[in-house]
Amino acid sequence: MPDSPEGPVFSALADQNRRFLLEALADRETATATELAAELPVTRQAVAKHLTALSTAGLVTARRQGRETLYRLTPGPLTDAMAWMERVGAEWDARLSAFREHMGREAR
Amino acid sequence: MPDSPEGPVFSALADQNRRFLLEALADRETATATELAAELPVTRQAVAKHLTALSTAGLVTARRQGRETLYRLTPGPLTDAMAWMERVGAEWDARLSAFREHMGREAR
DNA sequence: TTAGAGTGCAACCAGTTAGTTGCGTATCCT
DNA sequence: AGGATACGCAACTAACTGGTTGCACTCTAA
Repeated sequence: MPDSPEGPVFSALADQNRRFLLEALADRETATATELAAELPVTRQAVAKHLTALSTAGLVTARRQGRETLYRLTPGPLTDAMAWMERVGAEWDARLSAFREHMGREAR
Repeated sequence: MPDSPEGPVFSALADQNRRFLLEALADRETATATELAAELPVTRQAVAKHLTALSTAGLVTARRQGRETLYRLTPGPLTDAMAWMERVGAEWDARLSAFREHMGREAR
């Protein structure tokens, strides 16, 4: 039973500020920590920490260019996390439809 | 911009034990806290707390029957959370394909 | 060359969280 | 009735988390 890799992704998505950062990066191609911090009520360092967390989860990549570091979205892990949810939901659906069939009527 | 309701769902999914509980409930139709605790290296009370968290996130419903409480999966909120991820991923994809077109060649 | 902009690192703080133990209560079964 | 089973609540602990401030370093531009 390998520890599932989508844990960090869900942890990253659990924070509202981090979700905001992802949305901001989705529009913007690239952005720096100070740029993003201007749109949030927290300090630049807090944003930098969040970006590190997102990077650890694989949702973002950082590239240093001159004196600024550019962050870019990497939505790949989102797909993996969605796959997990879809799997659980599908198993439940299969089990549910079997139950409905067994009951012979709609259960909802 | 109302605070997004998928936050609690992602928080709930962030914990490996809670993900395990969801998977177990996906196979099993219903289960009790003590049943589920037998398959995890933590106490019954810890599992009960996790189930409360899942219930708060709307992923599980509890129904007391006699001396035991049965927990059942409610995968609805999963769909909402997936919708959020899909939206961010899609925005990024749109932005990326525009970028590729602007570059005139494959960017990956 | 020097001022300023942008970053990273470290220490620290307060609140949350995952886990435990202990205990009281309700229900089932003989 | 009375033991066993399943539960909920409360207190407590250790670790993690989101946030801050302070400071040193690097790059850019006048």
